[in-house]
Formats: sequence, structure tokens, C-alpha cells
Amino acid sequence: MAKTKVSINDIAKNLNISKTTVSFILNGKAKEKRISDKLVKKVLLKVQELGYQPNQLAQGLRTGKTNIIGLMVEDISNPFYANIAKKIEDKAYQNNYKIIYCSTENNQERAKEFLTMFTNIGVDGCIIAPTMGIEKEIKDLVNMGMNVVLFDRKFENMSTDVVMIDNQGGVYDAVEHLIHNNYKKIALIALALDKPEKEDRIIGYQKAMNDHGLNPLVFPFPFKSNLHDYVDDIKRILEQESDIEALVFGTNYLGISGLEAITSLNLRIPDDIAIISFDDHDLFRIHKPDITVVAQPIETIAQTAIDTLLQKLQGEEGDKAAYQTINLSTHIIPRASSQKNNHQ
Amino acid sequence: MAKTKVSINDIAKNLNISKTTVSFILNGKAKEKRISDKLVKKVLLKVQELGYQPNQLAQGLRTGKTNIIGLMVEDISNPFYANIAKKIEDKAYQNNYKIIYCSTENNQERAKEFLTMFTNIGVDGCIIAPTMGIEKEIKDLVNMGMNVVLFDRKFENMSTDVVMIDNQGGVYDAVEHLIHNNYKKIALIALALDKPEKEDRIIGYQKAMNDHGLNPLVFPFPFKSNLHDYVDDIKRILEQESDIEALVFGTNYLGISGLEAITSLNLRIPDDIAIISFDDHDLFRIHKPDITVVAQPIETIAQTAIDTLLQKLQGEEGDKAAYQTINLSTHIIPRASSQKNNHQ
DNA sequence: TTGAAAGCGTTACCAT
DNA sequence: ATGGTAACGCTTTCAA
Repeated sequence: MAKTKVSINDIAKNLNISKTTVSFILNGKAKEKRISDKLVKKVLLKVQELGYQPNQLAQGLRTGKTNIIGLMVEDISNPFYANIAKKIEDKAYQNNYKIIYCSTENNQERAKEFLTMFTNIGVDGCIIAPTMGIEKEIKDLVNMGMNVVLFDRKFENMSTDVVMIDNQGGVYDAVEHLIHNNYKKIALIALALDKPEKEDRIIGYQKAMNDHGLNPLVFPFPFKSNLHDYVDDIKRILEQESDIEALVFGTNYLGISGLEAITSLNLRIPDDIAIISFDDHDLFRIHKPDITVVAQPIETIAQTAIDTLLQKLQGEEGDKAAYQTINLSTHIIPRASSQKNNHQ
Repeated sequence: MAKTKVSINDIAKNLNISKTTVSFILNGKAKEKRISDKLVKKVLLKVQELGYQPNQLAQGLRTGKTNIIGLMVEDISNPFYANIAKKIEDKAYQNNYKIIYCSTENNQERAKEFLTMFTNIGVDGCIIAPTMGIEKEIKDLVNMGMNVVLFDRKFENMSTDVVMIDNQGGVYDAVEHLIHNNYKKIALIALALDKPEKEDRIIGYQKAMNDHGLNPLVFPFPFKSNLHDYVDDIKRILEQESDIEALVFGTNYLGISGLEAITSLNLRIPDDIAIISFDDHDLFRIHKPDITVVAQPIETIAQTAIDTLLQKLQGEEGDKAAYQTINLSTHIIPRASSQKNNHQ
């Protein structure tokens, strides 16, 4: 911690005026308080000279506002979250907010501790991609008056703004895309933090399969902190279910793990097996063959989340009551991994 | 910001004792102050009951310690930095420190503003992967008594701890690896934020080439915030210098851009051109053929940086004077992109 | 037009 | 063994 910082008192003493006056000037209330232009200039000059910077801790303590936004994501090293974080941080910064972020690794305990940290530190609001099991804690936060915007996952009956994408529709489209390319035996490998029947990506898959009279085949996975563990699991699936024609992956790291599994089994994409993954990724774009994906509108998600929060933070107290759920749609980026060369 | 938080006063009033006593108990000074076990228990119980959490702003204001560490990196969406950030955050969290991070995008102005933000907010220390041109600001920070650990890049004559990797040696090894695999016309594509002759990765390349009597061919690049822009540049190079046999990339995103360029020109790796890149990446591991890399010891870098800082923060005032530069070495992960099948 | 003083939630010195 | 109170740096009400 910096030692000898110059405080508002130093400015005041140095100029033989009261710190009140300095504070007024610094907070742009000079006109309102009809402080003479001369004095204003003198103070501003001294501020420059002494390199005064307000202590945000004291400011925060006094005003109850810290200009800090808490951002909680599942895994900051996942490009999906990293890019959202970057965008959010950028926008926050432009509006004079700082981001204090944390990466939960889907650890419920950690997530809870981060939430109390947010309140202890006094963040003005937070943007959260919630993990399972922290519904109560978030509710408490909201009840205490914290401004919260959720994204990526949501809870039922929660009084917060939510930015979601159409997970069901995204996977539905993916399955249809495969069906249109003449694949029939299509399996889904997806994360199921909650019960499978409550996971939208699984639901979307099942709907699509049913609508086309095909048998669904779902492999639900728990979250694993070591992503490499998925590779072996997927290899096992591929070995046991060798008649699978196409695979849909519910997240980018499942897709990447799948790619590794497929490669190590010497299967060819898309001839032996077609694949399509949720979330775009450099790797999917550059891989040969390149991989068809269900792309999330990352920019829009970030933009919407931060805009919504800033509006709450800067808006009237009145409109705090109005909560909205914003649904954004995904789009398929068709690439080589989902269309057999010799087909049709 | 949370509204009705229970304060230490509430506890005191509720129990009809002074807040001093509560504070002593909460800070583990009960024995030292010989407070009765009964009272201690009663207070702790009430704390539980009321769900008291200390206000860290007030704590910070009073003690001059915030338990916040500032982390500044070039680009949080680069897996190299993201993984380091994750590791650092993890370790910090275990030691009851929070991370407030920011991503400079190599923007000098932004970096400077973040640094003043760090002091205004009163972080206890910071870990910085510095961009060019902020040498003076970092020096000021250090002079104010801030604990600073630098990594990834360093400045000369700076009184801070530094965690570096052997950039020269890493590239040197890469070049030798290629030479051993019978490549002669080896070019380097690397970032040069500073003058090329001051960039260790460029120096290492030149040394290696000279030591083996080969002509160096360096393509230095400025930082570009849109990484896609590199692709076209690299394509142009490949078209103009069609006799290049092997390419060394100075960073992972240059390597990825190179891969895109090579693919779009329909060149085969490693038969038409061999490549080796600095920094490992999922993409390099999974790409076909997989890409040889100079891997940085990410875990160790993160571990060393945070350990060094924590030691400073928690250690005696005395050892602040001792600064060390820690050099870690890289290692080559040989893969298919750097050895011709028909060679030898 | 300017200033004194209270107060935000803590900690810590000095009493008792 | 416990409590009163000043202080951290700032904002803001009230007074002059």
C-alpha cells in the first residue's frame, strides 16, 4: 500500500482554506456553491502540483459507492468467458468502473465466498454467470439491495436482470443441421450440472430428435476441473457406440476434448464421424477439417450485461423494480466437420 | 451496494459491551487482552446470529491494508495470461487476498490509468506484466512503497522483484531444434514492442543463426489489437519469401496467425514449411500436424510471482530492500510440425 | 462564498 | 478484563 499519499487535507492546509472547499471544487460543485474562479484555479493547480488522487476507500466508505463491479465467471481461461470479461471490463472502464473478477471453477463454496467478498468490499453491482447451488446466496444479495445481472445461466423466480442465449434453439438448430446433411444416429455430449431434464441444451437436442422421429442418445457429464479427463470418457463412448454418425458437443471444451478423443482413435471427420460444437473457438476455425459450431453472440452478451447493470447503477432508484430477461439467439457457422464430402 | 449491513456497533450494542471488545475478539486478541471465554463465546455467537461481516472498506481505511492484489496483464483472453491469472488468483485466494485485474491491450494510457487506480483503491501490492512506456509510473509506484512483482517483461535498473523466462535461450533452442532437423533457411516472426535489437526473442534467434553460420531473417511486428491483421501480413511474407524452409513464431497468437496464413496458401506443414511457436496452446497440441512449441513454465511463473509478492506482503519490513530477478527456463515440446517425414 | 463538524465502520491507544 | 475515543480520508449538512 502506498505510504505518503497526499490527501485533501494537505491541499487545504497548503492553501490555507478548508477541505470542504477543496472537496466542493473537486466534485464540480464550484458553481453551485459559487466559489470564485480564482480559488478554483488555485486549488486545481495545487492538486496538479501535489499530484493529489482521492482515496477511493474513504470515498467509498463515505458515499457507499465504490465504483467497483464484481464479475464472476466459471472459468476465466475459457475463451468464451475471457472474451466476455474483456469486453465487460472495457465498457466498465469507459464508465469509470473497475472490475474485480473471480473464476469459480464451478466450485460452489468458492462462489459463495466470492459473493460475500463482493458485499464486504462494497461493490456497487455484480455480473454473474452463476454456478449451481448458489441461488439462495444470490437471492440474499438481491434482497440486500445489490444490483445483480445474471448471464449464461439463470434461476427461476429470481428478481434480477438476466442475459441469456437460446440454448434450446441453438442445439435444436445444430441437430437439424446434421439431419439436413443426412446424419441420423446423432448423439449429444453435454454438461449436466443440474438434472439432465432441466438442462436447456439437452432439452433442445431431445426436442429436435423427437421432432424428426429419431432416437435421442444423451451422454450427460459432470463438471471436471481437469478438462483432460473428458477425453478418456469420450473415447470410451466412441468405442462402445461405434455406430454413432454424428456428435453434438454442448460446450467448447467438450468439443475440444472430443476432437482429441477422435484423433487418438484415428477416426476421420466427417467421414467416420461428423461433429458440431457449441461455442466458437480459434481451434475450431483453424482445425482441419474446420469444425461447425453454434456461435454465441459474445459481444452482444457482454454489451447487454454491462449496459443493463450500468443503467441500474446510474439510473433512478425508481426503475430498480423492473427486471427483464433478455434472450439472444445463436447462429450456426457451417464448416467442414458436419458435411460428408461424398454425400448427396 | 448492500444496504443494511450489520456493523460491529450493532454487535456491541446488542450485547451491551463496547465495540472495542468486539473488535479485539474478532481479531484474535481475546487472550492477549484476557477477555473472558464466556464473553468471547457470546460475541462469536452473536456474530454468527446477526451474520456480521466486517466492512473491508473501513478496515482498509483504518489499517492501510486492503488484502487486494492488483494484477495487470497484456490480454486476459490470451490463454498464456489467462492461465497465469487463474493460478495467481487461486493462490491469492488461499491466502485471503483478492485479485483485481485488468487487461491493458498493450495500451500505454490504459496501463497508466490502471496503475493510478491501483494506488487509489489501495491495493497491497501488484503483479504486473508491463507494457512499454510505463517504466516511470512503475518506478513512482515502487518509490511510494508499493510492493511490485514484474513478470514476462522487465525494465533495467528497476527496484522490483522480477520473474522472467529465458527468452533468448528459448528461441535459441527452437532454432537449433530446426537446424538439427536439417532446416537452413529459417526466419523469425516476432513481436517488437521495443527496438528489435532489445528484444530477447529476436536476439536469441540471431545468436543461434550466427552460431551456425546461417543468415538471419527477422520480421518484427508491432502489437495489433486485432489479431487477425497478422494473418495478411504473414501471407505477404510467405508469398514474397517463398524459399523460407522454416518459421519461428515469437508468440502463440503469431503462431496461430501463421497457421491460418499457411493454410490459406495451401502450403503443407512441415513439407513445404516447418514451424515452431513460442507458448503452448490447445490449438498447437490438437492441430494436424501438431505444432512444435517452446513451452513456458506457466505454473511456475504464476507460483513464483505470487509467492514472491506474498512473502513481501507478509514478511518483515526489513527484507523489502532485497530484490531478486528469477529466471525460469523454457523447454521444447517436439511435435510433427518441425520434422519432415522424408528427411534423413 | 467559505468553513466547522459530523459521520461512514474500523482499529488501536490509553484509561480504568 | 473492558471501555472511551481518536483517527483513517472523504462528503455533506448546516452555519456564518
